[in-house]
Amino acid sequence: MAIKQQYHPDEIESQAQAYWQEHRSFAARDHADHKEKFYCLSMFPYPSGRLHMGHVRNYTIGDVISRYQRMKGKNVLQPMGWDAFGLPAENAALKHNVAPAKWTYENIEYMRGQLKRLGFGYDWDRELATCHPKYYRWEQWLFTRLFAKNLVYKKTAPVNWCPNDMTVLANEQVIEGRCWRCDTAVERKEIPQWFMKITDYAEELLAELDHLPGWPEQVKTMQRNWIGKSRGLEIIFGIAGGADSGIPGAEQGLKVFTTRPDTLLGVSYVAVAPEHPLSAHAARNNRVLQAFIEQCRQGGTSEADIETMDKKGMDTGIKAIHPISRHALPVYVANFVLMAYGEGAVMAVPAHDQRDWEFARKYSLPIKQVIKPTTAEKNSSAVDLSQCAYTEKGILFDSGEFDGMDFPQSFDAIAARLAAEGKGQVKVHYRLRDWGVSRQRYWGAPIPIINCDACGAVPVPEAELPVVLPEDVSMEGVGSPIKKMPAFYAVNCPACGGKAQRETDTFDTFMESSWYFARYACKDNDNAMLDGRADYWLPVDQYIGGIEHAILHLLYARFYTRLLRDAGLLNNNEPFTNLLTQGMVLKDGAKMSKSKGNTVDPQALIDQYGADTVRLFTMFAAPPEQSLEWNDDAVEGAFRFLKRLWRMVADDGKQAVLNEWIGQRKLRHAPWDTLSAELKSLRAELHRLLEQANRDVVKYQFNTVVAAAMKMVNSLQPLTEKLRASADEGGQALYAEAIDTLLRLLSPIVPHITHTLWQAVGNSGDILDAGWPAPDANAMVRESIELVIQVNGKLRGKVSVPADADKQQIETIAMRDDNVQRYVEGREIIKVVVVPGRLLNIVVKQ
RNA sequence: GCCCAGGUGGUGAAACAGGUAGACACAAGGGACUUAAAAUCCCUCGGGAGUUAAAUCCCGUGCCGGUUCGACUCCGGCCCUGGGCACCA
Repeated sequence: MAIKQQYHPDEIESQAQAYWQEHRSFAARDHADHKEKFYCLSMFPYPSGRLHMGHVRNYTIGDVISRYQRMKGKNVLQPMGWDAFGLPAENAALKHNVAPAKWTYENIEYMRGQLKRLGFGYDWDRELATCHPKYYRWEQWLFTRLFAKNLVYKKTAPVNWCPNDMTVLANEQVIEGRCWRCDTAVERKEIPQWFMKITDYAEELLAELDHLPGWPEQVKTMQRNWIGKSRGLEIIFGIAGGADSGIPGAEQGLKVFTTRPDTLLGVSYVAVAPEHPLSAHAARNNRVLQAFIEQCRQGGTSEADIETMDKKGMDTGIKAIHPISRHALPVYVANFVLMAYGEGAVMAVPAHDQRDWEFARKYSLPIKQVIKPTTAEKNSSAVDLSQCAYTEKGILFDSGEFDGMDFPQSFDAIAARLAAEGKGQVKVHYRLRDWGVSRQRYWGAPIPIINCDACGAVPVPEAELPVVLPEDVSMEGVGSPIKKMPAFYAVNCPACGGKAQRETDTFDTFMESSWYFARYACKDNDNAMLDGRADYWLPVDQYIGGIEHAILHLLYARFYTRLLRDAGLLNNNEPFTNLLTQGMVLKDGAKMSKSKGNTVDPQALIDQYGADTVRLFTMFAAPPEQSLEWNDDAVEGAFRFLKRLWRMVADDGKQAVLNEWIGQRKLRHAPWDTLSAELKSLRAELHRLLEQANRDVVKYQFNTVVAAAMKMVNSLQPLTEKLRASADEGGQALYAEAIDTLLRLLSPIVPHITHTLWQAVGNSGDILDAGWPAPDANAMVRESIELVIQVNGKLRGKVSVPADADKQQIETIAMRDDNVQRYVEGREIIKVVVVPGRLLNIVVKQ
């Protein structure tokens, strides 16, 4: 097949794409037993309108891996879909007066076109969009199953509330404690919401991290810390006056959890959340306290907000009774204690906790030291409680019977005494909280529950699923339209038949992204959520996505996989065997995002240079895991390289030679043994570069794979020029071999140009099926090697030695070097270190 | 505030298991070809000293210290930047 002299990416790219479509090149076969399966998945995009550079990078990495694995002989599945529910659609709807569904579907259309234009090898038959009822019906169905298994429940939890707009705000919509639309101060408001019991799986989710060798250590560490397992004591403080005090729950006392029971005798007050029943009770006849509690509701719900705000508190007047000393301690309401986390109450030890120390200083509460350094560290760390708390674990004193004990001893002794008196017990605590899945928003999957005054929360019966979200709505104002649609919410109770209300909250969009990877295997099944094909394809062999998903999405997906397993739908524990967390695409030092206004539109680059150039540049600019600082200029260099590659095949003379050696299979009988010394050394160099490329490609370090290919092209330059005029058989064979290697090596990264050139050199088959190139060990045999000579670790010379030279020979040759002599002469040689194949270090007395 | 990363020339980066720091590119400068431009090809390119030119030497991987024959790499402390913090996805 003759090709044009000039490289025209738009032409050859659309031809290659048409070829793939016609040949259904990327249709994955279920249960293809003769091959090992390889499920390669990139995190699906939110259809925001247009692809951004982060998408291009993510999907290029995934496509390169998919094509590489395919060339290695695997049965590869690489699907694509749309994480289609979410907040931006509602914002766009308000801004442009268009229904979220219409906006979303149009975005999907456009972005699908962009993905196709980039030549990604997806099995488009498996495409799914999470906003389609055929998808979310199964999520609703599973939720009703989990309801029956008691794995979901309803409780009140705080949301960000804008009292002006009368609406719930996402954390993102709270800017410095204020509503992003109207600038009103945001309040925390407790409302009933649905939760999934992820804490039931906390231990398994934590323990199994130890069996995920294919995950980055960094991500596993973050998940471990997020789950936050700690062993401590649950301690019950009494309430002064007991049952007679009239204080609600006074008989049961005040429960707190601590990981530092050794500091128990240093407790100087107890703090409770503003929403705690004790706070409300104390405020009944106390206007000032009421006002304070009111004030505590200001601000957003995010942990970052709460942890960085001014710590404030107020005495309730209620006294707590210390479980051991029996002293009466003040109970404070404190804004940093949250009802939703743990018991809504904490014991405070100012001497040994920095936050408590600051609070105690502010409100003049006693700071009582009960821990001192062990004798070993006494001198090094003097305790000065006027400066800060002493937070190390040490030896107890002023703690009565526990004096002199260290941390483990005192932990056990205090636990035993409290347990004996019914005032405490050892407890394992997880930082992980149950997953709140209710959203007071429109564009999400409806929660399949009907609320009946008589029967309570009743799941929608299976026969009535899915609960379809009305799509033809107009977004007027900020509230969810379905909350104003009786046609949607006015229903009869499935249990008693009486009048009831459908739940109008929708699911958190993390629900959809927690199982989509399984549904790709069987998205056409309308009778079951998953089938045997999911067991064939799962777990995902390689998952690729942004590091920003290291905790939430990846943890929820791991949780959901276990829910599916325990529902008998899946035979897997873990969803993703290997995880590649791609770095951010940055511009001017910050993450590219619409809100920061620093995005680069990839479409303009694709239009100008073609998909291969954009793909090549993205892979060359940085290794996948590293963040990538965007630079428009450098794209030109990638384009230049592809033009160079094209010219290496394109002119008639070369094409004829290449067709002879590759197309007519003459390479099998190439005269490698009779190559000139010069060509032999060139061939050795090319094979060493291929060896390096192979070492890097298994690590998915594609930037140096590209660099190796560029070095090959550079090394071939003299031969490229020679071939035009004349070259001997050896030169022709070597050139043909190099082109054959280069095309295969680059094929995953720049699939279009390599597809075209592969055919142009006379191959009848598809480069996708051509196999992966391996270096020829015979080509790389060396007779001599270059060694670096150091004196006292500093480079002083380079020598060439026979490849089989021993230490003594190398030393002798090294000593002959004039410069080395200058540094060694007249000095005593202490030792000589030889690193085989690399260097010789002569250590001399200074 | 807490958890996790990262910091190497003008720029993106490379350095295999602790062993030649800056491969491969971009930008810049110079040259060849051309009537000209584009394209292409060649040369220079961390800082300083030295020299006609070179050889060669010193400094240099955020900062301070340590381990080692030898540290971008390992250890301790600090500074700065980025990601996440449960309702952006």
